[in-house]
Amino acid sequence: MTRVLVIDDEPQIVRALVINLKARHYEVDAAHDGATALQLAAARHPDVVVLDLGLPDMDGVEVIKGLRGWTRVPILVLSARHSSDEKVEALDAGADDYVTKPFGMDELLARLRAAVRRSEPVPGGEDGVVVDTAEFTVDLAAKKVNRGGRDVRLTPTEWHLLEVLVRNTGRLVSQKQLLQEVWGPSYGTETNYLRVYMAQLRRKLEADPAHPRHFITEPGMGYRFEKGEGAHGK
Amino acid sequence: MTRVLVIDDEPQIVRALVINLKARHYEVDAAHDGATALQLAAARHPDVVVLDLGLPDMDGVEVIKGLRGWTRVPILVLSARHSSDEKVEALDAGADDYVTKPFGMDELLARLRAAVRRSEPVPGGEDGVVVDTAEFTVDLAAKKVNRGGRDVRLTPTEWHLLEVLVRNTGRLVSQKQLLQEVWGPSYGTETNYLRVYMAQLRRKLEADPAHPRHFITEPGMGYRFEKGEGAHGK
DNA sequence: GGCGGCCGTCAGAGTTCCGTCAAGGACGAC
DNA sequence: GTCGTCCTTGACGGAACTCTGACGGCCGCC
Repeated sequence: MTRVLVIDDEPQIVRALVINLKARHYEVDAAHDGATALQLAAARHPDVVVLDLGLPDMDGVEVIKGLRGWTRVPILVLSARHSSDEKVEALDAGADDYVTKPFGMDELLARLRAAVRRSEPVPGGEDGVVVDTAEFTVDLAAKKVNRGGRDVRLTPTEWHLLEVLVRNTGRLVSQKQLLQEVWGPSYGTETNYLRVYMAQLRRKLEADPAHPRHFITEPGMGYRFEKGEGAHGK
Repeated sequence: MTRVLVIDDEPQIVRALVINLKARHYEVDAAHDGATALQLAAARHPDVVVLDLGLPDMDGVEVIKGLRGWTRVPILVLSARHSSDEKVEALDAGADDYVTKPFGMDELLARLRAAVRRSEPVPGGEDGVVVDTAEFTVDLAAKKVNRGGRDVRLTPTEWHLLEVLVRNTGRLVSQKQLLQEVWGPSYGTETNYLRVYMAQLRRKLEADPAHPRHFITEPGMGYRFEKGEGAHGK
């Protein structure tokens, strides 16, 4: 299901959007200020963001920049301002689309569909959402990990961490990036969290947690998920 | 250079767009009807398409579908129609954005930039980040070095140093520049650091560390990374 | 030939970083 | 209220990394 984050300080607009989106089977989160929005975005990882520029606590463009610091999620800007400069500024800050109020709900939904559609992976494309290793199998779509024919129970944080690592299979992921993607953009130095949760993952998934073969530590830099032995290319 | 395909049957609009785009260093192709447009798109593979819905030979939505049959190139629709239905139809057919005439050139260009931006691969992604030599392979994105099918483990400082050298392949990098980039701006004379870490890199990566072929010392000046013998271009 | 500058090598000391364990607190289910 | 799950936090031993000094080789210059 597609998850939408709605950010607006006007309750009636939020309500209208929420009703319309839910009727079309979107999952909706709502925030009424920028700080909450950034927090929610980090926690919920929406598939698309609808952002009103006129927020009480911070400039809308700052919200865009805050999001763009760590995610490429589509951002659809709402604004009462018709000025060309405003639009240019928001779009160049990283917004994907700009709709002026008052807006037609049909049009907004169509633009939302367009934004979601193009951020989807190419149909029938690339590597599947299932990653196999010698010891366990990760199904990113089903959010399931199977080991020895038995499903492994992971806590939300454990899963999140695993997901980020698996999506970057083979690549080094810096501790800062991991912290920001899993715990939110305001984190970055709490490496003890990583140590604890990496240990949990290893305990649950590695054959020999003391000598991990899949969750590799790169001291001073970060962690890396490796599928298996042979470095047979992709 | 970014290539734009402009499709419109009104000469003055085409001219205005072409002038503005070329002034901003876009490469521009233009078509006055749908058939030519589809042909040009196939031949030139533009990075973004600007499409007027009112064409003489075919419906604009058909053009969108024709393009979407084989490409995900961003399509920015221009139209004189303000009707919500028109917008929804075009967007759902596969358009990425919809701008109503008359439009502000600044806004159009900003939307164009946004469309191009999000279709770009993630910065620092894909090609250009893998450097091959006879003995080893450096993947700058994954922060990985492979030698003889086996991953080589590098410490953070070793990586940093290697990275600076590889990003300047073939060029001489002064000792001061290396020290400042790796150890920070307040360094510049501690050449002993360089000697130690350069030795580590050679030991880990060179076939014969005593006679380096890739990490070349330029006495009194700095160091240079070379890919290999044969000066076969990239 | 002696000397000094520059570089490569090596090994040890000091520091940072990581894995592990365990306890405390927040939160929701019952 | 009570329980269980999960997240956070602190402490500690050990591993990994960085820094440092010493030594020797090479080369050009006096």
